[in-house]
Amino acid sequence: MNTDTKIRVRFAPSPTGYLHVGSLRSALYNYLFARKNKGVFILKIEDTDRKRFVEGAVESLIGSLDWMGLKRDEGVFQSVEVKDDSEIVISSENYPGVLEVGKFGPYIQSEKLEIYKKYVEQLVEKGLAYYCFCGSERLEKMREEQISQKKPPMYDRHCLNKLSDKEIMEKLKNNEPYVIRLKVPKDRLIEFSDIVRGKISINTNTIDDQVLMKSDGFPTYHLANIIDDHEMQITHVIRGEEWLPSTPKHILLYEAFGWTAPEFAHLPLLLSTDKKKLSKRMGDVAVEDYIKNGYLKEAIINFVALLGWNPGEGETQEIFSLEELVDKFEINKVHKAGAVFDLKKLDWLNAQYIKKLSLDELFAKALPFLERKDFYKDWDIKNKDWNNIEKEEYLKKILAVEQERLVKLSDVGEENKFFFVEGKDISISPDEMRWKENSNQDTANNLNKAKEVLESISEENWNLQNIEKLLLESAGDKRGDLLFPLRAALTGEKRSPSPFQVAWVLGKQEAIKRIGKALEQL
RNA sequence: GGCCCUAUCGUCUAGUGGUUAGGACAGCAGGUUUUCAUCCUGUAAACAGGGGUUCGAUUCCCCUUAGGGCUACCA
Repeated sequence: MNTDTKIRVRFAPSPTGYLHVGSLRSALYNYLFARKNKGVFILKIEDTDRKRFVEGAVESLIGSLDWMGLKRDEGVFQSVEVKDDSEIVISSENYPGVLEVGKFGPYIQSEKLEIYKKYVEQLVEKGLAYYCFCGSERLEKMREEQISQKKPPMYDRHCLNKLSDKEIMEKLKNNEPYVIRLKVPKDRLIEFSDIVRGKISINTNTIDDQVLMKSDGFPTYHLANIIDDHEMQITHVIRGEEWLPSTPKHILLYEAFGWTAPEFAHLPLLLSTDKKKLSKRMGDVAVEDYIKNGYLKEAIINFVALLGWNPGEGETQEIFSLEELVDKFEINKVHKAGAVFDLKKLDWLNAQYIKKLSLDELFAKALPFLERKDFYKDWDIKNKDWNNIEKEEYLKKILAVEQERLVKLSDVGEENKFFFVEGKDISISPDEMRWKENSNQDTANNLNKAKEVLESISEENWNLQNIEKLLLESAGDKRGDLLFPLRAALTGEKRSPSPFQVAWVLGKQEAIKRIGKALEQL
């Protein structure tokens, strides 16, 4: 690799669904590698499989990538700020609203069918690829026989060996459906050096005559991928380990075209808890689901970055911003072994990031989650006479209390629904208010005492510091006797934030009302 | 079945030809605290097995075992 060549990498998802967390990690490593080396990060779309195409997937993929903040320099965008006039921006033919930016486009494979055809025909002319007219029926039968004879299933080269040029011409003239296959040379050892795995070698005798062009005129991954990467001047191919066994095919293809192959780095797979390749069956794999479930992008990126990579050398830091990751990332420190995707650590990271948010940020992020909840909707309707500022103030107080307790944004309010109901709807038994061996009379006395303290605080002085200070003074060394029943009376719950915090959020009137209600139970 | 890849605590991982094999999450036990959570402290927990090479291997090599991936007109 020439060091003065600008590094160019790409993320190349296929639009068969939402962005998978494993794909996100591939995208992230490509991004980090590009940024670290002042290179170019490209997004291209591999939509050559019409059967698996999912409507809206291209847009969703772009959306998830944008949400994650993985900015591209080139390729496919949904909206773009044009930096200078020399930049080429075209609208996608096949996806309305999608833009393609850069001089190596199209960046969408379904838009370059003619290009692939042109290239693959060169290969046929050179005798390095050949037409095949075998139908799926024949191929299936052939494979069954091979398997029953314990032979590896491989194409038998029927159309290469048994068909004359004349017959081929005839079939083509009659518009018989065909595919084009790569003529894989026999008895050769393909060796290459993978950046994360080191030397890999595979004998070509184990490689099938790969289909390059399908009968519907679309290229297969193998063909399209090589042509794109060559045309886009990709220098490093960073992709999942599932591609490792087909890399020799790709090298053969580069060779057949007379092109220099890029460097390869195959990333270890992300595994589910049963150590299988992470799949839909094992819960959420779509980045979108994590967003929906209240994870922050910073936490997701941090977590995913550390699955299969670590800065090493005694580094004990666990929390990294995207900028820090760019700074520390080194592709050759990527692991070889697969990594199990364990939600517990993601939860911990997410909680750490939530704690670091400013109250305004937390409010902005948490509100959409709150608005989806029934208890919030009910509360919102009941308090429609509140103006927005009052509401925001109240909600921010709740969030200030909840911030250090939240694991996910979606948890907002869930443990503290008593903030969203009226005092009259809270019921609590004397037993639930009882502190240790106290009698009901003790509980009542203490509640009355707390009530007096709170009544003594003016509305202007109603703040957390005063409430806490005065209540603690009143409690003396018997804190539980006073505070436990108060907390229970205010919340109606066995567990909750401190009575100071709850009283502060509820406000003087509501707090006193709730104590009154609790006293009636005794 | 064939080919390829991989192997340090339950999980993510650091690390070295000689270390008390380190950290984080989760677990457990304490502490702070009115409950819960946070926070703090402590604790348990790993080099898959067998051969080599070597004065010495967790580290280098080989084999075994286990796991994974690929084996499509899917990517």
